[in-house]
Amino acid sequence: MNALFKALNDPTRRAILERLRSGPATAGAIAEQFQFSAPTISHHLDLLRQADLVTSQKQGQFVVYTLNMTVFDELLGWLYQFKS
Amino acid sequence: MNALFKALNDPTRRAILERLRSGPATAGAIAEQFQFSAPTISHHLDLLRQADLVTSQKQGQFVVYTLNMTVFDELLGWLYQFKS
DNA sequence: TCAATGATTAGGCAAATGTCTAAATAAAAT
DNA sequence: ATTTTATTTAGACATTTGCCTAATCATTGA
Repeated sequence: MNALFKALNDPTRRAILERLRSGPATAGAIAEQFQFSAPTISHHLDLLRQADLVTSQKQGQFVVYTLNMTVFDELLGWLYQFKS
Repeated sequence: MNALFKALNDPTRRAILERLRSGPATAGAIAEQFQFSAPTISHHLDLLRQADLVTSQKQGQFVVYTLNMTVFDELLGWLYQFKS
């Protein structure tokens, strides 16, 4: 829960999630969309993975990141207690 | 959106929201539940108010905080784009 | 009017965060 | 074999965060 909110508390990381909504992408392809250095994006991806918001698979020299939507259920559950 | 995620990214602030689920409370009553100083809780309440997650009304020398659930709709909307 | 109570503001400090460059690792291409 | 490409790791640095105590503001009560 902590890692989840922490991961979501950054506009770049949220933008990465939105990018992955249209399908998996390599670290490099993701980094291209932003003005930050590759190491910075790599770090953001690491935090997203720690929160289980994304998964990564190594494919040759590339690393492909995929959105993991199942974690959102946890967040929805937390929000649900405030409804009504 | 930024203020919202920022406000939620702290266990104490999330606990305050859960506390307010059972009804409005004064700053002092809220602070009693935690081991932090009154100024610290006051600061947390300020961040929650900046995110519009709570509202405050002054009643005499007390300040009553009330949960504002309408903001959660914004969050649900953001989450919804990831569903399916 | 003066003291007490509830709450916030101000200022300081250590830890966490987000960024960078340089260096390391690993796979692919020459 | 060596070089190039993709990515991560390491380390540094400025900013932000979360906490504290002391001081201030505002309302109530003696």
